[in-house]
Amino acid sequence: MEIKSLKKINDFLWELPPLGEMRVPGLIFASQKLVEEMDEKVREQVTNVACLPGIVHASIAMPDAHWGYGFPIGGVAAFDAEEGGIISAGGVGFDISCGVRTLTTGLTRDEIVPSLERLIDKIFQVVPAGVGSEGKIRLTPAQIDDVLAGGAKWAVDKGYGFPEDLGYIEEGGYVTWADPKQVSDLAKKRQFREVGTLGSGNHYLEIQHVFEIYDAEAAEALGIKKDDILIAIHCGSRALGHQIGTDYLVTLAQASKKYNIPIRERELVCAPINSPEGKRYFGAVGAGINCALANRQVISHLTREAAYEIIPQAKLEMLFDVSHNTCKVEEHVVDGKKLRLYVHRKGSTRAFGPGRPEIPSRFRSIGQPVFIGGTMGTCSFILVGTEFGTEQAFGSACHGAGRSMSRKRATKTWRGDTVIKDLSAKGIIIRTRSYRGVAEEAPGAYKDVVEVVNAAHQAGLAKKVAMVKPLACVKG
DNA sequence: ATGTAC
Repeated sequence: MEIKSLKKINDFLWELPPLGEMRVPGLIFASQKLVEEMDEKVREQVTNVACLPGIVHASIAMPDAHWGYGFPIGGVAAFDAEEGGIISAGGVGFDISCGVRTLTTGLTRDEIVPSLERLIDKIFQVVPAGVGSEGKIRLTPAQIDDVLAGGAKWAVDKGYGFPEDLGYIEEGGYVTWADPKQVSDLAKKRQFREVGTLGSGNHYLEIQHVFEIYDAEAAEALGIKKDDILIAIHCGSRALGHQIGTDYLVTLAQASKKYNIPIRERELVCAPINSPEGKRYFGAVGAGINCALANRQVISHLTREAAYEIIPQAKLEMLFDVSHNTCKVEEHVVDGKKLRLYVHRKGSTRAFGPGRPEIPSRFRSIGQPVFIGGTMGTCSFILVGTEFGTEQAFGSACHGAGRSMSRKRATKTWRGDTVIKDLSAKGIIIRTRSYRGVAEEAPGAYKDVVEVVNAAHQAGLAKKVAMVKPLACVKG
């Protein structure tokens, strides 16, 4: 991106002044280097989003922003229904409520190393992973509606996990406004056998060790210490979320015409929040969110069973579960006014600062935990949200390293088996059913997660608490 | 991301 097209606010904040049809400015939170490396398309998309009806404060891009479908991936935008605000599938993404859940294990690195290979093999055996992977759970149409209405609470009620898990999931494990009736039969049918499966692409289950602590007070509040073993689960709403996106792209294209909303890019189609189409899509998004939360809950249960079989003294407990492809209603203060807003976060994780009532009471004074997943070979980060981020970015932070190379080019550059060998030489075990998937997800196909996270930290969006490194990983 | 190009 041409740096001279931007107004520098400070070293980690760049503004696109509100010109032409833009209703609000664009704000890009990133270092100069990351901004320069960003595709021009990000500027274009941030601008397009800034032109949408009812947007408030700013059209925002995170340090890991890259070109996406309508909205940039790493984009945040909030809309006021009372001011004609819209809801857009391009602002949520296809993998609705894709996110990261992290479990503590009560084990240290030394305790797990002798059993590591057996543990990852067991997890690989019991957690279905890969394209089209199916779980043991078979659901009927009525039962899938229960999943879509109940989320992780449905899973706990069915015996997958414990009621106390729910307090450490956003929204207590399920959103109440989910409306399974707004999800097509096809979307439901595609999910009948996929509840509790990891999926493919950048989804993974990783055994990690805490490598470095940056903020001792926050780490203590989160209950993590150097050398602790954590398990991170990154997955979303599988085929169901994808099908909701596909279905509503058609609905919202028609709605954009019906309500005369000027669309600057075809993928930015949307409907007024208060229109029947907008309400239907929002209800479907809620169902997608609950589907993803149920998935991660079932996978956690399978992981617990595997871990207890291999290492009986392990104790897998919820640290937190945070989604990074959502649209949710939240209260925010904009220009001194309290507003109820529809916040779109696409490839952007919620990162509420201290004091927000949505944060579990145990963490409320330090801010919401945020998980930033790196790549197979690199590290991941645990952060907490800040007041500044809550005021300036609706309480949002980046979600990962962000791709720097297309999947196609990655498969031409690397071979899956050599990537696995290289990682093995670094002491990282990979289990997968797809060498091609591993090539697509080669560490070299991603931006430097350290730089992205440092930018988020220095921009003030979230505060670094710990860095974790992978020991073993099941790739979808 | 995705029954990896209905």
